[in-house]
Amino acid sequence: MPRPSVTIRDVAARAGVSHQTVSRVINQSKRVSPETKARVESAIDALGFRPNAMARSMARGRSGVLACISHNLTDYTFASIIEGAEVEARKQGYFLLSASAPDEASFRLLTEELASSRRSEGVLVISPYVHPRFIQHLVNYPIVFAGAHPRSGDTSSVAIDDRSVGVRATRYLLSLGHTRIGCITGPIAEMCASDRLAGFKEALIQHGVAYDDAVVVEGSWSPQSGYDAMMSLAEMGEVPSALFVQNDLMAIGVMRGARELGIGVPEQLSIVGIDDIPLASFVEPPVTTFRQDFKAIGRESVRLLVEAIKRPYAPHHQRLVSAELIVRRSTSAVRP
Amino acid sequence: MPRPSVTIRDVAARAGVSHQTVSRVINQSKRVSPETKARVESAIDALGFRPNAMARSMARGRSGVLACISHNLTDYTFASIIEGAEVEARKQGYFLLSASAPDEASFRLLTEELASSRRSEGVLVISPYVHPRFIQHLVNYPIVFAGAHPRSGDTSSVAIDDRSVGVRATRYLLSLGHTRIGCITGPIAEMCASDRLAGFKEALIQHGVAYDDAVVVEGSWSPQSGYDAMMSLAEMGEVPSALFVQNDLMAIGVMRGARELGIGVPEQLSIVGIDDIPLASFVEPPVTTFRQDFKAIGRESVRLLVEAIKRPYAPHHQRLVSAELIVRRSTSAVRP
DNA sequence: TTGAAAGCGCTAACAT
DNA sequence: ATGTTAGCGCTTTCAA
Repeated sequence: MPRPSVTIRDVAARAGVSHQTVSRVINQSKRVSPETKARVESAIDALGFRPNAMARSMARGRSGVLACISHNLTDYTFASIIEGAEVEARKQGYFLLSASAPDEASFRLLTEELASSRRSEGVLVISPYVHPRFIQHLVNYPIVFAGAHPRSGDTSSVAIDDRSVGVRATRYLLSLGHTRIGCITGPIAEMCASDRLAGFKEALIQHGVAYDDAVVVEGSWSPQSGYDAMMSLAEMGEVPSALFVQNDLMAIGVMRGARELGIGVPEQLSIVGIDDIPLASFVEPPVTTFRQDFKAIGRESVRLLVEAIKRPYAPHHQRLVSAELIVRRSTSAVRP
Repeated sequence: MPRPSVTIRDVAARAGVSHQTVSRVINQSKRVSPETKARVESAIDALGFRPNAMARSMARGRSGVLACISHNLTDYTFASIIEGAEVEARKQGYFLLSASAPDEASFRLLTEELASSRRSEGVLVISPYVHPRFIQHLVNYPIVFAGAHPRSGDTSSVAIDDRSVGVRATRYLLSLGHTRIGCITGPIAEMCASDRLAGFKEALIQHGVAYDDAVVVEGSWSPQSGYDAMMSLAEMGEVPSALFVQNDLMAIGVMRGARELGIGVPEQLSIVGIDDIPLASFVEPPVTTFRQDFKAIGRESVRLLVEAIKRPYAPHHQRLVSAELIVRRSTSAVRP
């Protein structure tokens, strides 16, 4: 039964000291004599006392909670970032409150609620849609973006260098001898999708290959959208010899489409993805991809957030985490 | 800048009422005259007042937070349950604090901390390892298990009917004419794995087919473990004509193994999985599986938890959520 | 080294 | 319908 909880006063009474001394003991203050401390501690054990976190937060003025807002939890990339964030948060003495906000309205509501109620001391935003107006109502509230860089505005963020990954993926395909290379992007409204596309263009042009709209299709990160993209390329008779697909889920969808169309991967179509999701090496063929270190992104974001909480006026940081090319069998050199 | 936050007393001063009246207004009390209410509300707007959640929790004696502990967030099944839980929690006026506890030690630490600090009003445990000793230290603390039923003890829980799914999966394979049927299980220490296996045996025996250890291999839910299981069956020369694989990830691993061994799926080996993960229909061949309604599990768990918080002495409930067979191309009838 | 007093911002009893 | 008085359980002055 939720019996009347034991407070520091109960402990104090039992130990024959003031409640203040108990407070000192549980806060590891040096200013307590060893004997008193021992006495208090045994009273704590005897009574099964545990400090009430809310009362503490109240008195201290800080909740010890960080919030994390993402579109959803089921996206592997988001979940991985959150997992990394969670571990780091605990290491820093915080709990992570996570909430999902599928759309802009709920995002605003959530941050608003979280911030103004002082329920959390700062918020980590894991959302590809990063528009300044999303946070303009959060003046002077510690906030860090993870997994994507804000389109503008001065905010801290941690993500991979999307443009550079776009460049590297494309160069890799070029190095295999491909010249007709297409791209399946994420929603172009999202920074990371447009950055990856920018890298794609950049690499092509640097290599003297013309960029062609016809082989660029916008998807929505889902396997189905990859499948659809493949089908639409085929319908338009524009199937290239290689595709830079902006995430592994879509890449797997593309491969399913190719299979149905009788297009051999990698014999007739090379595919490179991004993320290195756990199943990337189990599908047929295993997907060549860029591995993102999501845990590191989460970890680093929390570090920045805690830093921002401690030093509200410190400058913001944009951190880039690198990605690693993992070559598997979905790509091959062009045969003459 | 984190300016000294505005309190209900500031609002009261500005509106020319007592702070208590302000409290009444923000708590939607009826006992406030419309004019006063309007005055207070405009003061609230003018000052940008927002109630401090911690102070509220403190005074009310409840935090408005539910905790959710899982092994990890990156497992799609866990994440889906959490997502469902989160939505329902918010609908019920709670925030969800999620934390991961990869092992027993951290699990105990976490629940202990969460419960005794009264930081959360109850906890949702999403963990396959459900052993009574995990929670014996949580006397009279609201707790609900999601995704697995406790091995024993009187606790509330929500999960699919694992035994029954085991029976149905096996019967489906039997109905296709298979008689040599194997099973790749999850870690047998986990209730759901052993329940699914029990259902498997039951169906075989009911159908007059002998249960044979030789074609039962223990995995660990990962695709790699499915792959390994397939390989070990092959090594022992015990490849059956059908396999009941206890989750889709392992099923995909098994299919990769089969491919490398030159075993055709479903021509030579039919495979049925569980979960219906998003990629299940995109791999080759698409996986026949049992779809679990994870969102519903999460939703229902939170309902039970909130109920348990409201009525501490109410009896516990074990809820079963049903699963739906999705037939795809990884299974086929035996050819004579 | 210890204790007494004064809140943290709010809600809940009691008054009026 | 409104105000007054007490706390919630703890930390933080400030004395002693």
